[in-house]
Amino acid sequence: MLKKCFRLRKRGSFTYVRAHGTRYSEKYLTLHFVRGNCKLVGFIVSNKVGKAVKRNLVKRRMRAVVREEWNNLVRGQYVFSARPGITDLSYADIKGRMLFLLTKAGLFKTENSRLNIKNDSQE
RNA sequence: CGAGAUAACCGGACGGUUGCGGCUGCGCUUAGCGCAGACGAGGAAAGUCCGAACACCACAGGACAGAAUGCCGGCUAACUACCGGUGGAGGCGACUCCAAGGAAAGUGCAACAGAAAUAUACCGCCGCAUCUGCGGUAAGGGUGGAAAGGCGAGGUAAAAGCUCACACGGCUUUGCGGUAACGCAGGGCGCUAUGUAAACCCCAUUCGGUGCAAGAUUGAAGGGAUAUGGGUUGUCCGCUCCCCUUCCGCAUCGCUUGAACCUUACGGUAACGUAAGGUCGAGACAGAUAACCGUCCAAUGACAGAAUUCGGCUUACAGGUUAUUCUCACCAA
RNA sequence: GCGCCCGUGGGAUAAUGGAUAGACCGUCGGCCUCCGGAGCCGGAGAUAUGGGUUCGAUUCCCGUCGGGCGUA
Repeated sequence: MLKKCFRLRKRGSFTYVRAHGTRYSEKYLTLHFVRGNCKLVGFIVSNKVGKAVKRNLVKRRMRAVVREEWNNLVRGQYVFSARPGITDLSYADIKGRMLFLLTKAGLFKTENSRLNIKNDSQE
C-alpha cells in the first residue's frame, strides 16, 4: 500500500488529470497520465463496477500492482479507472493489463536508470 | 432409521515475507520521518422501513390541516419492535400465521348474472274474480361472493319464529373465574338490521421542524439597521429585534465510554429488571484488512465492507454445530 | 449520508376496484403489384416481483428488485 502522500486526493486534481492527461485505454482499464515533478497515483472505480466489496477488492489489487512497480515508474500523475466486468478478473490478469498499459504509454524508466536504482539500493 | 417442528450458535483456522490505518511510547528533527507495542469490519456492517439519543431552528399558548397506530396485560429511554395471554385461520401433530376498534352517526361503491342487491314478487303455491287481473306468501326453483337465521315438528287455503324443541346461531342480562381481553354456567328476547372502513369517515392514543453534508470554534470580506424592514412556520392567530450574506476544495472539534459488552447471583412464565465483579474492542475523509506462499478442514470458501451513535424490523446467505428438546410414521419389546 | 418519485408488449403510452387489459409505431403472415412502397385484412407479443385486504386488484396496503431526481 502506498503512503497517503503519494495518492491523488483532491477532486480538482482528478479532473485536471482526466482533462489534460494523455489517455491509454484497454478493455477493462483506462490510464490517464500527466508528467510532473512528484509521483501521484489515483484510482477510480465507479458504482457501475459492482457493490462495495467488489469495488474495494479491485482498488486493493490495483494498489498492490502499483506498489510492486513503484520504483520503475516515471514521475507524474497517474489515474487508473476501472470499467464494468473487471471483477471477474484475477489479480494476475489485472496486473498484466496494467503493465500492458504502462509499457504502451512508455512510462517505465530506461534499463540504465533501472540498473542505477538497483545499484543505489544495493549500496 | 426416516420425515419434520422449535430455539440458540458458528460464519474458515494456523504460520511466514512484503505492505496499510489511526493510537500510545521513545528517538531524530521539526512537522515530518524512523523504531517498538497492542489494536483494526458484520450477522446482517446492507435496505433506510420504524423508534430514540444528540445538534440546530422555532417555542406564552392555541386552532386547523396532515400523518401514524388500533383485542388485553406487561416490558422499554422510546417504538408500528419485543414478551405473555384472548379470539380467529392453517396443519394428523410438534407448531405456525393474523393492520384483530366502530357498518345501529352519516356518505359512497357492489361489474356481470339475477325478478329483485337493501329493496322486491320472475317462475311457482294458495284464495277471489275470471281469461286476464287483484290479494296473500318467502316453503321450492334458478342467479350471485352475498337473497330476509339453520334443521325438524306443529300450524295453514298456501305460507311465514306464526308457535315449539335444540350440548344450533344471535342479542341481552345474572352469577362464577380472570387485573383485563375474554371464558364457563343459568335466565330472558322470536330475532329487526348483506358486504366493504387495506373507500371516505367516526372514536381513542401519539406526533413542532430539520438532520452530523446537523452544527460549533477560529479567521477574512461585504451589507442592512428601529420598521411599509428582517427572522421563523405547512397555514393562521401570534412571537421576536444585532442581524444577514459570501468564503468552490483544504483547518480543529463533533468522533466514539455507550440506555456498551462479558460472567455470576437473585426476581419474573417471558420480554426484561436489580446487584456484584471484570473489559475497553475501528474511527477514516479519494475513505484503512491486500499480494504471494505453505499446512489442515466441511476444500476454487456463501451473503457481503463501519462513516454520528444506539434499540428493533426487513431482506441476502455456501456449509456446519448444539439441545438428557418436541411431533409424526415404521419396526421391536 | 439524507430526502423524494416512477416501473403496463420491442418502443412510447391509455385505463373510475368489475372488458378477453385498449389504440399508435414496430414485427410476423396474407391480399394487392412485374417487384417494392403506400393501402387493406388478420395474428403473436405486456401490468417489475412476492404476499395481503376484497366476491373481484393494473388500481388499495406491505415487503423485495430495478431505474431516476433533488440536496452537497
